[in-house]
Amino acid sequence: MIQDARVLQDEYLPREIVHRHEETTQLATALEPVVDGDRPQHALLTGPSGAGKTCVARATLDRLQEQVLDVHTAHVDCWLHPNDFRILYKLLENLGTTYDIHRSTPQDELLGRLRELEKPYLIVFDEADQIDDPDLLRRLYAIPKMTMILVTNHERDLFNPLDERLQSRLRSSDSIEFDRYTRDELVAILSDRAEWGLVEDAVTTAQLERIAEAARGNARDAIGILRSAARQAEHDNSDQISNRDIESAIPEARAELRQKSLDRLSDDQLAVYQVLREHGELMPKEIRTRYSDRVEDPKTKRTVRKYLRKLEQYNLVESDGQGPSRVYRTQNQ
DNA sequence: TATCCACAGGAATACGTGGGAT
DNA sequence: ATCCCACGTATTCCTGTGGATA
Repeated sequence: MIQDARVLQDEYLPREIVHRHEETTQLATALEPVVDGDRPQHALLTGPSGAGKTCVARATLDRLQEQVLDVHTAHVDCWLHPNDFRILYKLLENLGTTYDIHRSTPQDELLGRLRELEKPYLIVFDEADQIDDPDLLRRLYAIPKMTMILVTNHERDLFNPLDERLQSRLRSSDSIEFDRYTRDELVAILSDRAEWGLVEDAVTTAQLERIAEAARGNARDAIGILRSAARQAEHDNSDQISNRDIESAIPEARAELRQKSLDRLSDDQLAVYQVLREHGELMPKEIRTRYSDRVEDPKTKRTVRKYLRKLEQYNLVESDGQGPSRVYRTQNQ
């Protein structure tokens, strides 16, 4: 069934990104000056998740690096590295100059090293809205050799805390908007993956359409569903994916995503989530009391609020209403 | 319409931790 | 071994908000 599992992984980067030609060209044009040793434009990639932003960014940098030898590139996932030190460390790690860096190294020293760069440094900040302190962006912006490619699905969250000048400068940088994939586009993506990753005729076009439908414009979800269905078929020793495989893969792929988020939570955060999961819709006060009953040594109200905010960011819970009438519930899809 | 209450989230502060330096 | 520093996390304090109530 599965011929090349890599093709079905999230990180897999196809040689050609289907239906993102325009966006790719636009980003490439913004970065192009680096080929002639000039300073490229910063870029801002916005759009819903699974719309191909990260893919386009990575592919463009890869291609650029093939053309120009004298350039550094880096990809920072701000979910994993939300604070200043981790980001700076990651950036220097890429340059191979972290041998003498430790936690007590002052940040100015780290920034100083970046300032001394001789070659251009192109950096993709994935999920840039997750950065704790947006001031870091301002400081990085001031470094001559660095070019930032900011990838985010919530432009507003990213810009709110930034000061005016940086806002306008970033806005005037190349801004590329991504839309959700249409159903047909998703089918095209899926059929490529199926062709490279699976045995011949493992899946029908109608089945791919069903997957595309369920994924609602999100390519990552779509590929996840296909992967899950293929695994099931392989487990059954079948060389064809059945409709049942697909129907069960749809919730399975979502559960898999949710589990990934849950794995990152602390015990207390998980307890808050479970309270909501068991009781459906709750007001903040009820959440807190039920949570307090559940754990040995409950955190304060303020901390629980922070947890709820975090759970919302992970798309595990959602909230409705303002002020005193606010309610929270778990998100089921 | 004025008052009240619960909530949200910013800022300052406290605490525990782990690694470097002495 | 001890001190120190920066970091992550939690707590305390506080202000601004909006819906509910009189």
